[in-house]
Amino acid sequence: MSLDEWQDSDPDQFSQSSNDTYLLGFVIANIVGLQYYSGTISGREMVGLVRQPLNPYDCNAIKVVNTRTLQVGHIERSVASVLSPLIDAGMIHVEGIVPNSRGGTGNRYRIPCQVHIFAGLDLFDVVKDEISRGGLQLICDNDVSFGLSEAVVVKEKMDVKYVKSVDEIFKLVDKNVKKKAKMGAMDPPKEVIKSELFVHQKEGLGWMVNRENSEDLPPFWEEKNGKFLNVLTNYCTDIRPEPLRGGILADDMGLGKTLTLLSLIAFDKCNGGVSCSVDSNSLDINEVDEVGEEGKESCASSGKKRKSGRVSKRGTGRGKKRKSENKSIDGDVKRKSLSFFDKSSTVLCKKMTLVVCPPSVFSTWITQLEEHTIPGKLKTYMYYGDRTKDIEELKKYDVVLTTYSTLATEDSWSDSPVKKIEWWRVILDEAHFIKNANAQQSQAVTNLNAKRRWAVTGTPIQNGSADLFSLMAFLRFEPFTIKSYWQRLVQRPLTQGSKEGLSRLQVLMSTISLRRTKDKGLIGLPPKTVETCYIELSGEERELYDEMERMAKGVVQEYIRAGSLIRNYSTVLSIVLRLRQICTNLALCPSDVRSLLPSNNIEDVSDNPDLLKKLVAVLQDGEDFDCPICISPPTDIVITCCAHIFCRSCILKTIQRTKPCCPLCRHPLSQSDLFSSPPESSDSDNTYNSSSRNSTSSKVSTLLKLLLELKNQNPSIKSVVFSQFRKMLILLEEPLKAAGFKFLRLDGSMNARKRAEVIEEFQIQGTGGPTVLLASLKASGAGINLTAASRVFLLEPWWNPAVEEQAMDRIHRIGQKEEVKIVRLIAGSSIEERILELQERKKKLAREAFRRTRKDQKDVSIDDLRILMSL
DNA sequence: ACCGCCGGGTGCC
DNA sequence: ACCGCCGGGTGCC
Repeated sequence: MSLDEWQDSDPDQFSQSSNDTYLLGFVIANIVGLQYYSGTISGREMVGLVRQPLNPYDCNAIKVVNTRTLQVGHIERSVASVLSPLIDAGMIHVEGIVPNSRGGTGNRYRIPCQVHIFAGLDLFDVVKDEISRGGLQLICDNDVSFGLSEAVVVKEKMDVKYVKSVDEIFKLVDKNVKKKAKMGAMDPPKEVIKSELFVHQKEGLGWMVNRENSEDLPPFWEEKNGKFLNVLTNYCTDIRPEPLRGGILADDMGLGKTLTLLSLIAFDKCNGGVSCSVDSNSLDINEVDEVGEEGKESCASSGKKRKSGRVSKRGTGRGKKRKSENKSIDGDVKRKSLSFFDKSSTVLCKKMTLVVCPPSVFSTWITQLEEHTIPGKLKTYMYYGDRTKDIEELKKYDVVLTTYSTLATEDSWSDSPVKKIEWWRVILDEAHFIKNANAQQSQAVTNLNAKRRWAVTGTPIQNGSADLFSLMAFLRFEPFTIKSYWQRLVQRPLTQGSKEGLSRLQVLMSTISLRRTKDKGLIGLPPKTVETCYIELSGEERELYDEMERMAKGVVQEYIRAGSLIRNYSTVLSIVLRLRQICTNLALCPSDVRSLLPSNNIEDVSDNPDLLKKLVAVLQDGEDFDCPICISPPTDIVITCCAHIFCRSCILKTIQRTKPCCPLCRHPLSQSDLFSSPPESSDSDNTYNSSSRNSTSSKVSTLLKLLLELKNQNPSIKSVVFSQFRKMLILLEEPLKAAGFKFLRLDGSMNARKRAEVIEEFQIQGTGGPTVLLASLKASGAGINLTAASRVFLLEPWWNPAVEEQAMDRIHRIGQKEEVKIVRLIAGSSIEERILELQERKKKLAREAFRRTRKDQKDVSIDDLRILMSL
């Protein structure tokens, strides 16, 4: 199958989470070199252990950092040399705890530290060996079997007892929303934003403005007698932690997040204060800079920041005094900002916002800008990695739009302007694109230099809490920017089902995120109905389908029996794909449908001219040639490297034996020694060509019937037809044209410009306007607005129900005036019906988001396939 | 003395 | 670092 089909069919199919790991024990190691670093440890405290493979003195170096991500020292060389190879091999991960800070034997230069070692159960023994071979003493439970059984118990607990739902995580949040947001509803500045906001958008705006300007301590910090304590790590400091200026905007899709964000940005354009009208262009850039500097124990980057002296009073020596000033920062800042009001004359630096989004959302930003802002007020630049753009030129703009992949590519450039600019604000749109799995993109956005950081996503914990780490890192939410802190304090408690994990996540999300759901009638959308229309396959379709399904079942069953399902996943998925294609339209399948069946791994003989010649010779010679195994005319001919010919299924069975060899000449055989006959040469087999030429199908005719009924009813009503197969959309054009429809097509092959054009044209009302939009879901990603339509036809059920939801949301969203009717076309008694079943299960799983460990995913996959194949 | 011993310089990775 | 380690200075009793 093509890559496109592949991605269309299920985006999340291959995401893998890491194996579960358990505490093996710990070793004692000194943290050395304390005298060289500013990071401190004040009591019993967790520390972060960070590998430094590029350390010039020792490639095994492990850096030790405290809760504030400040370096404390290093793990002593002798221990690091044993642990680092294991860490780098992915066999273990380590976490540090300093048990008693400097009581007892401690001194100014080194502190003993417990290094807790975690590994998969299967690696316990080998890791233990390596550690003792390295001369380290591992402290752990002596009884291995006890350790194991305990681990199992923990796992069961997680599976059964403490599974919590996404909604539960946000329960607390909801309460806070009512309290906080209601009280802080704000209007955007009229001189920039011309649209009226919905109430919930005003509240969202108020919340965001408040978060950007709040001086509150970040979650989990407490002030005690002028000192600041992190209650999770027990880190204590005199220096006030910086407030977290930003957070996660997690409103449901379709609540108008982009407009809310534009409103937030709009404030930067009018006056310095958010709600005040004093005319000073950008006063609080200084205010925040100073806090930022002083809030940090180190300010390594300050030297690099804006070379030009005009920018601020930075670098004038103030930084040196910071420690003594900490207590009064609050008051200090206020006084300072007042003084800046007075000298409102100096334009220091423009407040620039960088918006990072997937390419599909680009057009949303552009259209929303056009729709809601007064022309010319927010100057916007689309940045695709233009090396020739220098900083000064970019600074002419208020908003720079770019994509995740642009950033990831540029992360290696030292002179990338986006990296050099000190952004006033960075917004990650569709922030769930940032996952642990995509280290490069996560790293790139995390490295961005910005005062205010926002992650925007409708599905904040879609992939379980594991991916939240990437967001925490991006938000620079200390100490969670260090993975082991996150692991230890949130992720592991959560997966192991402790209440602490859940409550921490709740506290976290309630403070830094805002989520409203659409179902609460926030925006008074007209109702949406979903109905399912079952379609009976034609005789020919049914015949082929049943045959394919029978064969597919056999294959999958065999894989399951042999325990090789996961290994052959791609083969299985391509089979499943073919079945789905038959349900929609035979023409989607290659003419030689069945050659795809039993094994993808058999190479096409076309690439092997010698064997091809022999095969052709045999086929031409013997009219009555039989497969030597089943002694019948062969089906699905396969030729071996020793040039003997069999049925595909016969020879596959044969080579599954212990010592596979050719039944005729005893030549040893493996699957790579088999070659299938090329589609053209096996034309005896091509009974489906007739149907392939026919571009219509049972489903297509049903769709046409429904569209025509609709047209008779109301000729101006617009429909969107979604399919995951681009070819299907193209195949629909002919019959639609014949039936007199004016239609448009939107698919993944179009660039952003073209897509925007199509969407715009679709809006055209009146008799000449198009009434049908053929859309591939991939091209209709989040953000695209198709509210001109009020009917939706889903040609196939989507593997993942969230994707279907998203499709419907393109139509059922703000701006929709009509009742929305959605029709799903489902081929009866087919894999499609079972996909619906699967969707129900997935929805249930999504509600229990944190249940998804690797093991579960695997099981679900096998279960999925059992359901799909009704096995 | 191709040693032992002394005492100063020095100190993460 | 009230340590260990290194390397230079030194050398009977």
